[in-house]
Amino acid sequence: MAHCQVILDSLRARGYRITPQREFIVQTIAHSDHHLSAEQIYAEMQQHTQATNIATIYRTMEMLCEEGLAYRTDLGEGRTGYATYNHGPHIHLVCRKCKTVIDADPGSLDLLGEEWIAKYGFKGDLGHISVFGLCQTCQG
Amino acid sequence: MAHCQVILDSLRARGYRITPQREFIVQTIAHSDHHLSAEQIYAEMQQHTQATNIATIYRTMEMLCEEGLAYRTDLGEGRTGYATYNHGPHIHLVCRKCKTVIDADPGSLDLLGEEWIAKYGFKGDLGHISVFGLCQTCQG
DNA sequence: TTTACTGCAAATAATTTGCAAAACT
DNA sequence: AGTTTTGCAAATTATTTGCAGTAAA
Repeated sequence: MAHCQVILDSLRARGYRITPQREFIVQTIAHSDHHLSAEQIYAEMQQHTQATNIATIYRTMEMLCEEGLAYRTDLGEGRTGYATYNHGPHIHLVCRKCKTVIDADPGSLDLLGEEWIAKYGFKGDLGHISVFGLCQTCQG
Repeated sequence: MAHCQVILDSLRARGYRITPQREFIVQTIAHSDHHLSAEQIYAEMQQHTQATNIATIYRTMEMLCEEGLAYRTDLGEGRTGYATYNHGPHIHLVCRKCKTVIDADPGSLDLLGEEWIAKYGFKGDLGHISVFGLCQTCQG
């Protein structure tokens, strides 16, 4: 079954109502291969229907995050990105100049994560960490 | 020489004027062992003088960051922390529940950093990364 | 029909900016 | 004196919320 259908069925099963708005939002983030901001989802939606409002995007994303069907990631400078849970674990390398986001392999991060648990009892969300810096083209 | 004096002299040498406001701000962050938000610096300052304004804090911190004498760190959810450069490299483990920040050892992060440079040409600011998660007390 | 969901507009919160007055050098 | 800084208030940006109307179920 398609990823977005799984999410929609999941919501239905939990007693949420499936509105055209929610359907569109879920499809949009489920089919995107990168994180989208509320504004981006809104813009995408406006191209297809005028029955939209940015408040609905925020409310829907909040709900999806609470249900564990999506997650929110802090891309720095107040920019927030959303993605569905199937967007697997990775590190966001965010260029502080051109804002490009590279999705990097988590690599040996797990080891560090284990260390934090052992040392501080801190359980980090290693699934979607953002690291700021400069991408190749902006290093000139 | 005291850390804050170094910064102040540095500024003077670069042609900046040393106002009481700037002096206080620099002292405050230089003497703090953790990151401070603009609001926190402002509150601290208000207890000592009424010649303050939060806009001045923002402008001063912006200037210090540009001069490389301080840095800004994103603590998530739109919260920004400031510290002076001598606040050495470390990872911020930010509890998403109680907002406590644990300063962790950078550990093996350098290796990951090298990997990003080799693989993507991305040069990360490894000095002050934030990782969100749950601290020991909030895991219950 | 019931009650969750949406749109709208107003409310927050954090940060930025224009401008005239104040104050370093 | 000359120019940088400050304070204040208004502007911005991202997000949240109250409320009445709309529409899933």
